[in-house]
Amino acid sequence: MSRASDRAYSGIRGMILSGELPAGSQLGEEVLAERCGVSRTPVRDALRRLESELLVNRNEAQRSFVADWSLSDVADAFELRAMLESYAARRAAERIDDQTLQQLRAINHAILRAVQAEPPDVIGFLEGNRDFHAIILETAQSRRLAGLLGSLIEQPVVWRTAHQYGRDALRRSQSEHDELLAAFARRDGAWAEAVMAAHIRRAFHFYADAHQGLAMIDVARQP
Amino acid sequence: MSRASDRAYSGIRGMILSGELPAGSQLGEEVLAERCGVSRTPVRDALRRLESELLVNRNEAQRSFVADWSLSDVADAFELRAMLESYAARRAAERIDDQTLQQLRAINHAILRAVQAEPPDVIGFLEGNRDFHAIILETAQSRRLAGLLGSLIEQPVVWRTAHQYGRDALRRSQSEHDELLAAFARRDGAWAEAVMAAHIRRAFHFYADAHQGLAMIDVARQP
DNA sequence: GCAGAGCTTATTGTATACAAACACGTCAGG
DNA sequence: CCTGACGTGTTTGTATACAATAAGCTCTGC
Repeated sequence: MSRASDRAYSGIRGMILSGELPAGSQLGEEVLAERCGVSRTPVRDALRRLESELLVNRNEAQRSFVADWSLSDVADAFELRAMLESYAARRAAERIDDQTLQQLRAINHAILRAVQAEPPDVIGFLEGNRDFHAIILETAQSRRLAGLLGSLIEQPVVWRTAHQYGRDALRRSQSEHDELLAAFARRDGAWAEAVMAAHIRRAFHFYADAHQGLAMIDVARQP
Repeated sequence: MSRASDRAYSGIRGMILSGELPAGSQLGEEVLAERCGVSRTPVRDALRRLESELLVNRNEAQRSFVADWSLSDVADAFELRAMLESYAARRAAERIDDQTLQQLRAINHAILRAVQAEPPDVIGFLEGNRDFHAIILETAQSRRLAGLLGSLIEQPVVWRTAHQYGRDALRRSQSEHDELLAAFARRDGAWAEAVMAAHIRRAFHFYADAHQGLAMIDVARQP
């Protein structure tokens, strides 16, 4: 996309995902424009995009804020994601070709290496994970489905909490990918669907457990 | 929302839904601005919104066009809608209060009157139908779910094809709402979910049949 | 001391001018 | 006649100025 508009989008998005802009803080167009080195016009564009991805909320007076996610919001998103992404897995299993299957195997192998590193390479894990799911979504061949899921995958809180996951949790996730690959290899849509549903739901409980720990740390930090 | 931006949005949206702007036609910002009586800025805003609702496509050069929906696109949207809206029905059944239930009954009674009118009042049917589903979605109490479904419900082709439906088809739809109400009255989430899934899938086949007829008419009209 | 009206200021919405990118048509060369 | 490069015109992107609106504050009256 266009340069300035893109810089604004990825700039703001990065600030939100990294936590530099904390949840609930107001997003003034002027301030953001200055920080991104562009004018307000592309910033407004970016805010609209981020709003459609639910990373940004607007109040009745059209002022923008960083969305804050309650645990029930996150649970909601995971529930929907489980439903849609398991549907994607079913479609992918029915459409996948051998080359794509090999590609997924390679990615999951890379994830395994990240998990087994000392200490575990969480960034590498997350990136591999993202690619793995992205390829499945692409293989499902439904533009609409891709659009819907797009707004569900990026969850700042979840992303940041990932660093709390232990090696076992990461390993579990990786081995569930293996089972998914087995279902793909057999072109068994129902199997893939079931495995993916379990995979996402487990991921939610990983998050919920780790988040509880984080929340307690946050509380302890209060002055 | 703001006045000019809103006028542009509903103006363009209306032109698309009514077929005034046929599928595939280019949407020049300047032209639309003039037709809506606003400047390009709110038009750009509106186009972005419509793009996120998939009523508008943009090519690689950032030019906007009215989205054209193949039958398989529509099938795709219905499939996703069936999944999400039956989930909404389940949640609604588990959360609905007596007052809302009464409200839904009243709406469905109005739909019945529209169906029984001579000739059948298709506009009234569609409006009642929209309200009925909107209230269920609201009762489901999931902002995310509402957001996802928002982009699936408005399908220009489907809307326009509705006038091809016969009285039997409309009546069938209305009586399925009755069954949904029965499930709501019992707070039976699973029942509501199943009825809704069947309801949406039947609606798709109504559309597909009527559309086939329409498509043939269109072909016959070609010079 | 509290409530509310009115002013002040901050923030967003809109219009417009200009810059950049792209599509299309034209013309020259083979 | 075909091909490709170039220039022109159209379309979108960006910046900026100004208008409208909402929030916050003060000051007044009770």
